[in-house]
Amino acid sequence: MSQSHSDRRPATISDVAEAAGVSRMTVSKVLRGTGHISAATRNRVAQIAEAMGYVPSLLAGALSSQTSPLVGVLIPSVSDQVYSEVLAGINAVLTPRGFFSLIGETFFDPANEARLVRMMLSMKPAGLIVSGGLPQTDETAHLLRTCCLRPVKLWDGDAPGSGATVGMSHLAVGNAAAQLCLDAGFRSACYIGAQLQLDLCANRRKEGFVAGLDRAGLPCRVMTDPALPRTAHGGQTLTERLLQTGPLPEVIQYLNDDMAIGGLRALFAAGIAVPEKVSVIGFNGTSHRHALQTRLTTFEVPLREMGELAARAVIEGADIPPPALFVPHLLRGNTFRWSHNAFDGTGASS
Amino acid sequence: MSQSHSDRRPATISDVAEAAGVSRMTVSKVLRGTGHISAATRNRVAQIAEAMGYVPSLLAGALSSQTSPLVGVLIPSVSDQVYSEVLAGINAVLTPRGFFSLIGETFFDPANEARLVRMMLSMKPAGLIVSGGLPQTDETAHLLRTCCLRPVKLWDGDAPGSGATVGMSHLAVGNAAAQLCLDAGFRSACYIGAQLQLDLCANRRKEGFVAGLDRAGLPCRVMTDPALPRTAHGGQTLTERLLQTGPLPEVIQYLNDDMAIGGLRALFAAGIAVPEKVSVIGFNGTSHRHALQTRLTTFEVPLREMGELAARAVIEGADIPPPALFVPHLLRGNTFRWSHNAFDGTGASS
DNA sequence: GGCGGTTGGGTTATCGTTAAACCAAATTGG
DNA sequence: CCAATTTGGTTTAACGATAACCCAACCGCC
Repeated sequence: MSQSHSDRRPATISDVAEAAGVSRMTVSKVLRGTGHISAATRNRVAQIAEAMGYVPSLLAGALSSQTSPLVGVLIPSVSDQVYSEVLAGINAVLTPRGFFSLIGETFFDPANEARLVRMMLSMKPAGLIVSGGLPQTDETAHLLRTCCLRPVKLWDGDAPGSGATVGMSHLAVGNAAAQLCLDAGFRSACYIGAQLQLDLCANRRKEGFVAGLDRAGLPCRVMTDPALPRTAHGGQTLTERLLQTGPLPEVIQYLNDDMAIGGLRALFAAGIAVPEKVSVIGFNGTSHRHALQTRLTTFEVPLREMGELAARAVIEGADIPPPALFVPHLLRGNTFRWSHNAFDGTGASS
Repeated sequence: MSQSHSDRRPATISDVAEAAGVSRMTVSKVLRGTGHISAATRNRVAQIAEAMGYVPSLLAGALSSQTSPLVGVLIPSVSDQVYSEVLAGINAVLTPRGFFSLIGETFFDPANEARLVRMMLSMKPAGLIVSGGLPQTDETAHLLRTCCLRPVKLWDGDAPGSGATVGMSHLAVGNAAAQLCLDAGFRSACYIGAQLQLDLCANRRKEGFVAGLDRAGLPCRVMTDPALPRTAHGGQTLTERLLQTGPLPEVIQYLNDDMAIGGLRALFAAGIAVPEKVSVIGFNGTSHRHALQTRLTTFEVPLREMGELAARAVIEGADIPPPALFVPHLLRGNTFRWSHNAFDGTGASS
């Protein structure tokens, strides 16, 4: 005699089947709307399942049908506005289709990333979205190669590699920022950033910026620190350091908006007018959402759209619009909107 | 003859067992470090598993051992700085212990919440963290009651109910804000908020604010809109509406910092000096992180700590420090820090 | 030499579900 | 009136792991 359903343990499909006097398969078919089941049976089973508070175990279902509702998402941090915005876009696509995002925070640490990839693969996800831009462990690379998934690469569009990529060329962003400075007629410049050894994308923006200025014969001072945080505090500290150790440049390019905000604080504290005495450029566009008013020039990135596109790339496979090239788009005086999606063509040939 | 491992399909424990010439159980024991296995076998199996890129399926493992590495987390939105900060705290506790957070965004929609709870329960999570504050569907309540989990309630500390609760009394926050206004000697006040029918916590803060002022005989104008967004834009619109339809109060309390930022924009646009002509109070403290300087008074909430505490409540069960009462703590002129954790005693008696 | 205890594994059943094959009864078609 | 199909299900065998139990060999010790 099988043990009858007790409230101490969630109901299983067997409990429902027994209560309805049918086989487990019938219950399964009713709840998924497949197979040939009479309307009478269908209604009765559905009603009983509902009354028992039965919730099918996707764990067991996924194991049996070899399809998972999970999509692994690797991002640097959820509390960083930039990535949480991307994540919102991802969820907006995944959730309505019954998928779940499984989030891993790398904090720009390759070892951490390796551990998370292993953890995620152990959940046998249907797909993987990996924000590139940090140096990848051999172990990570090996796992990603042998896991029989085509991970969608996010954020880093410079080195497409294999599989779908949703991101932008950070080198081009750096070049665009340099061109902006040249067009404005600046005669001296400075770049301020932190932990560039971890964030390869930010580093590439810096390279593009410096190289772009260099090509026009404009020297660029570089103030970086491998240890300081990429936050307002780090930007403030480095800016103070800049003010103490050299002449004031005409423009300062920061790693991101957060650091630029810190830079503005330091400049205000030192009584230096922005943009009269020095212009300040950030990256991302997140600061504009919280600011009452800003003297910050920045590149706005379509974060949410990127997330949506990446999620669609995961669940729709290769059925994705053709590659689009970069479309920088000037917006409202001191703000750039950076509109871009990029897929390489390799997805369709697999 | 069993099919040998191909690279088109991830390796299973059987593939490893076959390659190592041992039984599946031996592989399982080696990889989990349990049972009595000789060092020689242990090394050989571990090495082969590593070389094959074998990643154990937690899906199968969870089903078999009836323990899940997943913890369901229901929050209004991941792109809202407030909740992504809480989420960061949750992950900080879960990830090092091998757990994953499964995130569901309710967007303050009860029907959405019901759907997400059902989806989450289908993954048979080890625990559930549910941010309260939105009206709960009968279906949601029924599912949460019959799922054999003790959901940890987050954010809403006014109605502890059963199980652990990590949050604060929003009524008390409202009262504290009112007391702040009374202490400052204001003679007129206004509350501005949106979608209070969905966010019960925000509504309770409003009630506390209005009631606190009322007890001292101070009337409070209430400007709300059920449809406007709870963002800077909504705050701006409602503030413009306020300026058009009545006299300027001495203080305006906003639903949150985002709306208050919008309010400040409207006030600046109208040429009204803050805080000389009108004082502005927000809630959450998030704006201070992005601002260069602010004229906004706000209550800072220990979001990250709340998340950590909630996560610990989930995975450690009842082994949690005893209930602590509210400790409002004045900080740096115009900022309050709101420090609190609360557990009711019912967790230990289950 | 028999007895208890440890070491190093292997066997079997099970977790909750689904894919695939199967089957009896009812319905059709010519 | 008999073969062919449809209807409404059931049975069996996975999916990939773990729990619980079993068992042979070896060891020491009276």
